[in-house]
Amino acid sequence: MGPIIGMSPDKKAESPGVVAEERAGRQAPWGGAGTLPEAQCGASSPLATRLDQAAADEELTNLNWLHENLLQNFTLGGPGGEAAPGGGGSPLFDIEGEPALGPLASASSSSSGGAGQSGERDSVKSKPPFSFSLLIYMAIEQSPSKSLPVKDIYGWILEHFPYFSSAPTGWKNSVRHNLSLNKCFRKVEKNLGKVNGKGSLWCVDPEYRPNLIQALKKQHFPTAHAFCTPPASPPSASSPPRHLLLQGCSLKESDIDAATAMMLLNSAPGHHADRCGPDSPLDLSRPDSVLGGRRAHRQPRRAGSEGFHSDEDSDAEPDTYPESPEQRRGPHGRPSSSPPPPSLKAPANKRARREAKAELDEELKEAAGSLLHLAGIRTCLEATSKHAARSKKLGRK
DNA sequence: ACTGCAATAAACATTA
DNA sequence: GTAATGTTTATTGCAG
Repeated sequence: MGPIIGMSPDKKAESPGVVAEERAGRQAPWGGAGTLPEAQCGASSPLATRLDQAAADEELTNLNWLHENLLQNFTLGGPGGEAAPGGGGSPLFDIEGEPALGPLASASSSSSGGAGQSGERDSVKSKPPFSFSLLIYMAIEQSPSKSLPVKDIYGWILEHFPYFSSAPTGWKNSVRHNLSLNKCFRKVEKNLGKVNGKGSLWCVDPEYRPNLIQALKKQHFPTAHAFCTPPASPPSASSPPRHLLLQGCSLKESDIDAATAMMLLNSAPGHHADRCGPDSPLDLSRPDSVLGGRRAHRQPRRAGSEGFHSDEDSDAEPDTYPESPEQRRGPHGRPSSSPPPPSLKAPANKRARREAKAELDEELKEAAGSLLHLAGIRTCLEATSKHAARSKKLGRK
């Protein structure tokens, strides 16, 4: 993964509110006040109280937000379910189950004191810690039908990352660019998913979903890992907020894995059936439901540009697709090196089906295990947040 | 220094 | 004709 937040300095200048703040070391206060770690844990966590405001300002970094975002999602019990059609409804809920507009929205609309109001304002202007690919991925994944038109993707991003509302319109271009260029996203035939309007629906290519998940993990895990191993060196801008250590309930890799596990669950065949069922506009298992030609005749993209690469990735490059473009994007064009999601590959025989099922079971087991683990965390968070609320009440009296 | 990746800009084509 | 959408190319900066 390359730079995630990285924008060229000169380009950054075009992005309102980002440059000066980030350059000056004023870390993007993801979630700022009112966000999970601070608002819900900060008041109660001894660790958090140990953090002075300056440190908090400095350490309220992307991961902070990520942590919140993911946990909120999982608290919900799975993305998509509650989301209004078109990604309109926020799938993000705070840990208490209260609906929240999203990390930034909650930050900007929070009334729970915490950091200064200016900090909250800044948070709105801070660039999301996710690449466009991941933003798109999240938007799509959190849509009920697991497919969104570009417009709705814009909407989702705008809703959850108000930064973009004030950002130059170039980000939309970037979104489209990503959709178009990133192998992870597939265009769905319009008449299947969209009755009218311009443009197509976009969905996540199941083949690359693991890659995206992995990317999502990779993108924040390195810092998340630091939760467990506090840096020996003085806290830097990239060092994790220590207040994320939630009363002995620190975020560990397994926790982040739990986060991705949730997504994995959503990508499980059950979900596939759900999402591509009768009420779903798209059926990814049908090659003809996806417009796949576009990337095939596209020349080898710049080495892996825009794509998430796992080992299987290279195998999936166009070069390895001798078939027609349509077939290339179809589920059957999957590289043999990495077994496809069972739901997407028509089993050649019973054995293949069995193997696929076993693999799926394994995956589900892992996901379930991670979720169980997550449940413990959630309990911890709830306890923490309730304690915080109590403290707050008492403090007011 | 090199390479890969992501972000961004821009031009162009297509479509509603 | 216009705006939205989709595709493609080029450039830049950062990180490994």
